[in-house]
Formats: sequence, C-alpha cells, structure tokens
Amino acid sequence: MARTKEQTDQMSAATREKIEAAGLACFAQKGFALTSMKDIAEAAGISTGLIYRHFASKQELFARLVDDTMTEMTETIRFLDAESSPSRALVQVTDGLLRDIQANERISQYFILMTRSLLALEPLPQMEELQKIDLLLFRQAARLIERGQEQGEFKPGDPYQLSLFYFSIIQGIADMKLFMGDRYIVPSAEDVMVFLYNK
Amino acid sequence: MARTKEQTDQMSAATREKIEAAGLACFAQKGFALTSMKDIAEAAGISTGLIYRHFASKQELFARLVDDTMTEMTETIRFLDAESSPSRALVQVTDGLLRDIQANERISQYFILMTRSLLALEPLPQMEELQKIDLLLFRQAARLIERGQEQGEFKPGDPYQLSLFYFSIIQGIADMKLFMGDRYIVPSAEDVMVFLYNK
Amino acid sequence: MARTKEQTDQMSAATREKIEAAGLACFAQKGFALTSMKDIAEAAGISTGLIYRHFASKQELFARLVDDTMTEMTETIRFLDAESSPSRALVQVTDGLLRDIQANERISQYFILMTRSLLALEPLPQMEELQKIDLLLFRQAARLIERGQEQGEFKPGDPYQLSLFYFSIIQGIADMKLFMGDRYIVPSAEDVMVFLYNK
Amino acid sequence: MARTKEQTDQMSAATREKIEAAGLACFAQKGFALTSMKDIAEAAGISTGLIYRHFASKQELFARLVDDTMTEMTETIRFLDAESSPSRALVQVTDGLLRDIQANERISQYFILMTRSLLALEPLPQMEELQKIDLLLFRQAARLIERGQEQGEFKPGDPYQLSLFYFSIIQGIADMKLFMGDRYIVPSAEDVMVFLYNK
DNA sequence: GATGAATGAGCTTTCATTCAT
DNA sequence: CATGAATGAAAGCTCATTCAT
Repeated sequence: MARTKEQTDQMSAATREKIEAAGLACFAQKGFALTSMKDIAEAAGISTGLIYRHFASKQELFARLVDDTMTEMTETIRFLDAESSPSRALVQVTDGLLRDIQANERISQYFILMTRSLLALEPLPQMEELQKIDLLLFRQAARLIERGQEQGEFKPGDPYQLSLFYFSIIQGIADMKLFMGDRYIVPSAEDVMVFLYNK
Repeated sequence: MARTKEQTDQMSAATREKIEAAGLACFAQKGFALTSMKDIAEAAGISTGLIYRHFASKQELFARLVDDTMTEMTETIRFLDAESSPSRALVQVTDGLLRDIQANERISQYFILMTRSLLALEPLPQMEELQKIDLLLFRQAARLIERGQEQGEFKPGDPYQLSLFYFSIIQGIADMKLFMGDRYIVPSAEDVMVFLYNK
Repeated sequence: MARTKEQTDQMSAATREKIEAAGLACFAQKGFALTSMKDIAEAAGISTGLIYRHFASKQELFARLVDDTMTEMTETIRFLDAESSPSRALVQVTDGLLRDIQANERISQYFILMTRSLLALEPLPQMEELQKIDLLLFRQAARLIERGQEQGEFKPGDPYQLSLFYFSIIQGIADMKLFMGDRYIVPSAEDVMVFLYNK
Repeated sequence: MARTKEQTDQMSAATREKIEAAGLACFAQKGFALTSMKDIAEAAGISTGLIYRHFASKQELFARLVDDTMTEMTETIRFLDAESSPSRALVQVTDGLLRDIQANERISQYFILMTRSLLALEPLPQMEELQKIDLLLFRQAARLIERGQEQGEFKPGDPYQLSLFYFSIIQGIADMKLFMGDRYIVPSAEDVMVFLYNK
C-alpha cells in the first residue's frame, strides 16, 4: 500500500533541505528580488512547483531562512555569554563568524542573507517580525558587551551602539568577501574587536 | 528658428543631471531591482522615454552612477594623499564619509549605491569594468596606507588587505545606518580607524 | 492470497461512488474551474491519484456526472409520462425538482450541475455528446407537453420551445437559490407551470 | 511636443472600450475563471499588459462590467416605474430584455454576465458590494411590483420574492439562449410575466 | 527633443496529471 | 490497488524598452 509514512517523511525532509540550501545560496548571491523561484528550483535540482509544497511563497522561504539564521546566532551568543568571560565569549563568536566567512561555509551564507534582509527595504510582510529578531540579536550582543564593560574588559560607551558597530563590521566583511572572493582575506577577530578595547 | 546648439546642450545636460539625481536617490533607497524606470522618471519629473535618450538601459544608468561615485572617491583620496600626512588624510576622508552617512547626504547615497553595486552580482554587463574601478579605489587607499606605514603612522601588514578591511567597515556602517535609521549613531573616525594603529 | 475478483470489484465500485458523490458536491458548489482534483480527493477521503484509476480526467468525471443527471431526469420524465396524465406528471416532476432545490438535496446538486454544464462552454471534448443528452431530456419533456396539448391540458404552441422555456425557469430558480440561499423561497409548481395553461 | 492631451485621451478611451467589449464577450461566453487575460487581449487586438493600464486586475475588470450592468438595469427600472403604470413598465422592461437576449445584443451579454456573477461563488473581493447592487436591482423591481399590486395589476404575495422569481426566469432564459443558440426562441414578455397575473 | 501608450518577456503561483514505491 | 511527491504547462501580473506622434 504505497510508501510507508517514514519513507514519505524522509523524502519530504530531503527535498526541503535541498530547497533550503539552494535558496540560501541563491538569496545570498543575488538577493531577494533578483532570485527567481526557477533559479532556486534549478539549483536544488527540482521543479518550481515542488517548492510550493514546502513553502507557501518566495517570501516565506526567504523569511524562514533569515529567521533561522537570526535565531541561531542569538542562541550562540546567549550560550557563550553564559559559559565564559564576555571578552572570551565575543572572541569566540567573532572567530567563528570570520572563519565561516573566510571558508564560505553554510553559516557564512546565512550571514550574507542577514545582511541582505537588513538591506531589503522591500515590503516583505514578515519584515517587521524579522526586525524584532534582529533587534533581539543586537540586544543580546549588547548585554554581553555591557557585562564586559562592568568587568573592565571593554571600553565604556553605549553598549547597544557598540553592538551595532560590531555587527556593521561583520556585515561589511561578509559583503566584501562576497565581492572580492579569494582576493580578500578576512581580518583577525582581534582587528575586528580592537575598537572595543580602545582606551 | 530653432534653438542654438548651446541651448540644446544645456537643456540636455540639465535633464541628464535630473535623471542622475533621481536615479541616485531611488537606487540608494530601494536598490536596483526594486527601482523601476517609472520611479526614476517621476522623481526626475520627466517621461520614461526621455531617460533612454541619455542612457541606453537601466543597467547603464546604474553603472554610470556607480562609476561616478568610485571615480570621485578615488580622486578625493588621491588629492588628500598629496596634501597632508597619510594619517590626517585618511581621518579627513573617513570623517567626511561618516558625516555624510550620518546626515544622509548626497554623498552618502553615492556610498550606499557603491555598497549595493558590490552586492549586485547580477549579470550587469559593465560589472567587470566597475570592478576595475573599485579596485582602483581600493589600491589608491592602499597606497595611502602604505605611505602611512612607511612614516610609522599605521601598523604593518599588507596595505591592500588593510584597505579592503577599511572599506568593509565603511560599507557595513552605511548598511547599518540604512537599516536602523535614527536608532544608529555612526561611530567616530577614530573608532573606525583604530585597527590601523593597533599595536 | 489475493482478494477474490468480487471483493476487488466491490471495493472499486465503492471508491467510484465516493468519487462521484464528492465530485457532485464540489462541482455543484464551486463550479468546474474552481474545483480542484485535490478538493474532490479530500472530500472523498482518498488520494488524488486514485481518481485517475476511475476517470481519465477531470473533464471526464464532470461529463460523467452531468450525463448521469440528464439520463436520470430523462428516465424520470419518461416514467411519469407513462404513469399518469401529462399535467399531473409534470406537476409531480416540477414539485420534486423544486422541493430538492429548496432543500438543497442531492438531486438539487445534480440540477445545479446541469445548469453549470450548460454554461460551461469550455472545450469539454465530450460536450457535444452531452448536448445530445440534454436534447433528449428536452425532447422527452416536449413529448409530455405535446401529449398534454392533445388532451387539452396545456395551451397550444411549439412543444419543444415550451419545454425549453420550462427548463429555463427551473435553471433560473436553481441559480437564484444558489445565489440567495435562505433569502430565496422557491416558487410553487403552479407558478412555474402557469405559462403552460395561459389561455 | 508629442501628442496633444486630447489625442492621448481619445486613444485611451478607445482602448478602454475595446477592452470592455472584449471582456464582456469573453466573460459572458466562458465565465470568469475560464477567461484568461490573454483571451481578452486577443479579442481586443491588444497586448495583455495594456489591459493593466486601464484595470488593476482581472477581478476589477469583471467587477466593473457587472457593476455597470446592474446600475444600468436598476436605472432603467426606476425610470420606467416613474413614467407609466407598473404593469406597462414591467412589460416594457421585459420586452427590452427578451429582445436583447434574442438578438444577442450587447445588453444581452451584460445580462449573462450578471447571471455569471450571481453564480460566481469564487471569493471575488468586491463581490459583497456587487451583491448590494444586485439586491438594489431586486428591490427596485420589488417596489414596482408592489405598486402594481396596490393598483390591482399584479396578484398578491411578497413583492420581493416575486421579484426574485421574475429575475430567475430572465436569467434562465438568458442561459438557455446561450446554450441553445438559434434553436431557442425566447418566450414572449407575456409568458414571462403571466405568473404575476395568475389568479 | 519629449511623451506615454503599447509591447512582450519573464516572474510568481496553481494545479491536472504522472509515476515510483 | 493506493499513495502523494513531483512535474510542467499555463495563469495573472509587472516593467524595461520601443515608437508613433
């Protein structure tokens, strides 16, 4: 009597992952507006129609991917903040991000995607919610910086603005890597964070 | 009795400038894909058809604007490099850029446009040529950094990579400003450049 | 050990009936174009693929249902015509139809379906054959009317045209009921048939 | 300096009329769902895109056409009601409608369209407003019938329900004409209205 | 030069139909 | 026999570009 439920579920999950990987790559490379569902389908090796079995629309797919990124990064920071000293925690986060960006790993694409979503001034309906997630990420990092300031590790100043500056730099690096490819070697975590120690 | 050639040329030049200003504003605000020729025409107060008398296509207009930006920035750096000490020159450049970004001035739009063009990996035919211009800008800044290193103002390291890092940060800041608006206060030139003095 | 042929046939017949009932309900409610095979499959509690074991296409299913309706109505009229006086027979038919339409019964769905099929001028391949069936229904009613004229029950006039007018009214009522719902109370058989007695 | 405004307006109006005529014919023939914008464009001898200069969507075009019909019919009835006796007014209206249906004139298409809109159970956003217009038409006719009852011209009974029955018949006739073409001769106004005199 | 009506390619999305299991 | 994942044609709609005036 046809496939078992497990077989079906496995197929479905595999397809969904193919779509997510392809979507991630395409959106990171060309942005939301310039990525067509056909692009994604071709990259995933499936038909366009199949995408709609897993995501209701192009926007939902994009939002899903961005949301996942943000949540993951926020969680990482929250986890590391609890584990070690603020300074060491941020070094670890930064190092991980830079390594990913340098190696063009999956997470790096996620990061570019985040940058893109920040820039996407298009009327994505879920954008407001996404912004909340972004702000959560920024606040989570701000909290870490604040703790570092209390412990004398970081220089004084508005922690939220410092957090924003930190992410500006990461974003800029991810963009530049995307643009320059192998001609660009991402800087060290130390260079990225030096502004936090400054005086 | 027809207009004299000068009158015609003047009108033509005025129209062209209106188009460029409108295009700049639109592209900076909404990006390439989401800006329609109608948007630009309306912003410029002319008809869509007229744009095509001055620019062969949407892509050409975009490329033209980016090109101008790059060239202008390159020239600025070259000029300042000759005028004063490398350190003071870069502070001046940085300060100008940050001020513009903070104030959302015309030049700031140019800069966002540059960021956008870096991210626009679409098959813009002129893109290769644009990359050459970008590289020129980066090299010009690298030269300035190198001179600074020679004079002991900047820390040692590959001047070109340092230049790329410098522009990464500027880009990231411009993006963040675009995204956060008034909630983001751009950092000081000192904070942006501190990595160059590090150690 | 496989099922016996009878068992299989029975299952098959049961499935087919479920599909027909579901198709009838869906088509009557939403029309041909807006009813999807998935709708029908869900209403029937089976998979979409299974429908294709019983009907070659959506159009064939639709055509099959309409065909059945027409045939059934034709048979009803033929039967009643033989049983009683033309006038009483038609009153009985009309009364049954109106009652069904008013109560939104199964047969009423059949009738709406007929109306819909008349309106569906799409290139349904079997449409020509359907028209033949319709014509048979109209002719059967015409025969009844003719008999009624011979017996002085109905007013004179082309029996076929009178038959067509009769069905026009029934169709219009079914449509109006569909549109107005409870706000519409179907007229009496007498009101529907009064034009036949007129002078 | 290009075309004058009058020229432009004239062109625009001509195009709009071509679209309306083509839309009317297509919708009347095949219904909303089965009529494609390509169908309409081809019937109008223009490109698909041009339709969108005049109507924001397929739905708006449809709604516009239906709305116009309803309004026109409502006005006609209101006008005639004021001019003459209810009975004569309704005969005149009916006669006009039947004549149009018989001749397949423009108004007849409008009428079919009305029927279609009544049957269109699709979630047309403007449908609710359309229903209001329909109801207005029905009420206007009901008022006329009521006046007729007061003057002893029509038989007693709920004027609104009688009005609905009246339009049921008209609709049924229009449908049947559409289906049967030349094989159907529309009945006389007398036959259509006889139910109002009954008893 | 200047206009904006008109075109048509290309996009997102739906859904009848097929087919591996 | 039965399933539902997968396909792909076709729909509604947008917009860069052209061209008659």
